[in-house]
Amino acid sequence: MSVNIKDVANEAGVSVATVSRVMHGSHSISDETAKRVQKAIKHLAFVPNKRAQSLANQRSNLVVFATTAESAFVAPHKFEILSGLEKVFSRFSYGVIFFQIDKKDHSRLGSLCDNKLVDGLIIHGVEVDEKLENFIREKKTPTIIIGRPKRETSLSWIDNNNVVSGEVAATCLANKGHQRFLFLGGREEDNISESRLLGLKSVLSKKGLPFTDDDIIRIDSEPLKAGKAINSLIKNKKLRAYDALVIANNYLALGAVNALNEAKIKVPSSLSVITFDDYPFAVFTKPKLSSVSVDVYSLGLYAARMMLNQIKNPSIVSQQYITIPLLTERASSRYFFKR
Amino acid sequence: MSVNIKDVANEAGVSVATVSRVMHGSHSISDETAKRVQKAIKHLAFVPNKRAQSLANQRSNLVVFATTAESAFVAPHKFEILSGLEKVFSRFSYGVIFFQIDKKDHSRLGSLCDNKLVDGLIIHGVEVDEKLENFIREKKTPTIIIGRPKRETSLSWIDNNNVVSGEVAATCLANKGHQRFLFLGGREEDNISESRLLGLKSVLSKKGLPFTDDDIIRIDSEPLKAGKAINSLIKNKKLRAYDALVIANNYLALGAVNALNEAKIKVPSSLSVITFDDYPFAVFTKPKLSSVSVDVYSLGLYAARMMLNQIKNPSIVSQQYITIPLLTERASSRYFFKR
DNA sequence: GTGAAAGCGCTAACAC
DNA sequence: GTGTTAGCGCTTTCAC
Repeated sequence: MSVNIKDVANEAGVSVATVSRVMHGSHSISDETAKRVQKAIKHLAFVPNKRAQSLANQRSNLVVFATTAESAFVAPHKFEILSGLEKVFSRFSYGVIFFQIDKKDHSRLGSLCDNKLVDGLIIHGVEVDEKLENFIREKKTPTIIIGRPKRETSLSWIDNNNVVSGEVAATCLANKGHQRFLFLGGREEDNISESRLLGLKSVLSKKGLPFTDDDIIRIDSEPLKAGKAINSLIKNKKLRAYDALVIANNYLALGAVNALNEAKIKVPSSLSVITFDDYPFAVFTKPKLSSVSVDVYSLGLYAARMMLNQIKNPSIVSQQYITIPLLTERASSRYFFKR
Repeated sequence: MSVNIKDVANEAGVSVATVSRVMHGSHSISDETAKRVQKAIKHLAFVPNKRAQSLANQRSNLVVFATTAESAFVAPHKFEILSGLEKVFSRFSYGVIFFQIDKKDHSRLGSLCDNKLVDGLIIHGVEVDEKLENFIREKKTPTIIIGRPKRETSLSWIDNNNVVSGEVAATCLANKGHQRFLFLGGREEDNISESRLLGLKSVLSKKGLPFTDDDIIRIDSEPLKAGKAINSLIKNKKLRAYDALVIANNYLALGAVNALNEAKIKVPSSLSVITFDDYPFAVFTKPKLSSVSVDVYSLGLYAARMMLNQIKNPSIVSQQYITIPLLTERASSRYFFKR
């Protein structure tokens, strides 16, 4: 059996309460006893038992990051968030449990809250419907949603400001004289894609540039589908109407640019392309992809601090956008159109 | 305060011991009381408190996955492992804590083992030196290393058989008549790269094909460095000696193929290329990359089962390779050289 | 088949 | 400033 607080108390000739006090830096301890206890702790290599602390404290110093099960090859951003979370939480002696849930079925979340395992719940990638919201509120476990929920909610959430990102992308191309924009994005339930679209729309409308629902293509978020979509536009001779292509994410852009190359459509001289997220491969497409990147790692950092706050003060509700999007211009958007 | 075992006992008119027994399906309980207790549990929506269970049981049903801090964009495989781990552990009611450590400084691991927070330790990406090995053995916390350590060790480990992967890649090209192989890989401390090289060597030597240390290029594992390496080979007119290029991983291949394209060297007709890992972008290079892929997600699944075993029986030491590598032939290696 | 009670190792209220 | 002790909520031994 390993050494416990009682052993330390014996060794130092004090009570367990005193040891506990020293451990937590209480002021009402004489320097002399404190030193004696410290010495005993060091001598016996005593480390307080977290399990016992959890029970006595009524908190575990554990939070859970619950997200949908997707491959890291396809959705690296969620693991960037996780890394950001861990970075902060570890500094505050919190552990982060990684937990995969079903997109639809959040029942597994229940046990996490009910059994007092964790002090907080960080949810990502799950649709926040009324059921989930009620569920969360009922549990009263501090909870933060990463990614702004579609519906109005009084839950705490944090998100990158994808609308602003969309604006940045649109502005970049509009300022170069591009006039006819095409948007290639995910399905309507893809919040991120839709937000970026919103930003695009707002800029175009402000600048008086034409843009209707016909200029939007929504597909499943896979590179190959993007390629197909582009090909069919080419076949229908619809693509030639555009001089700017805004693509909702890097993977879609990969497929789209690939298709454009195969069809010998010159980027950017015939069509400028801009996208989002800046994956490492953005430098290896032909031409290199311009993109508006958002720092998801930082999103994790912020979310962690939010959670720490909420654990301290459970009544806090915080809803905020963070991060300044960063525009990285590469070859795919370098072209200037003259009016 | 939430409902506890005592409340259930009261409601059912039995003792807490009986409730506990029912919860764990003890046989020495009359059907009638069992039913009454079940009903009370359901009625009060009782869920046992994990913190208390941890303390009483002397185990937390928590394991930790400790790995080096790298971006998910660059090293998605480690998060695939994590996902695999979680998949299995969650089925057995274990939580997986994600924990980032320094490549060199494993001191943070200490607290994890000493404080009885976790039941097991899964380590990945850290060099297992004598210090770490002693440390682990001293802690007596069940531990598994993912990725075979360089030095001989009596610790449990599990790894993909990268030597076999290397053999598969080499065999593929050798069977097509390629004779002069060039290997582009990571630095010598990159175990994975070295193992794949080993496999390559063994096949070439068996087939009587020439291969010396001069045919090996070791660089930092970054796409841009790979491009530079290729460029300098071209400048020195050394590249033309080869008809086959084996590249230790997908990212290096990305940079290398990019450089080959820019230099107008035809792949595969002038030089066949094969690589490993099969990231999603492998389909979008020009030409598409042939690769030998290894299923890291499964590595996680197996590792989890190993750990579960080791928790049950701590004296087990298991060291094993898993996974059959899968060869995906794409355009970059389609060429046949005639003897 | 069931209950009483002694832990598990720590915290914190209360007493001195 | 320090000690005593009653929890925290569960498991498990031992008695009946």
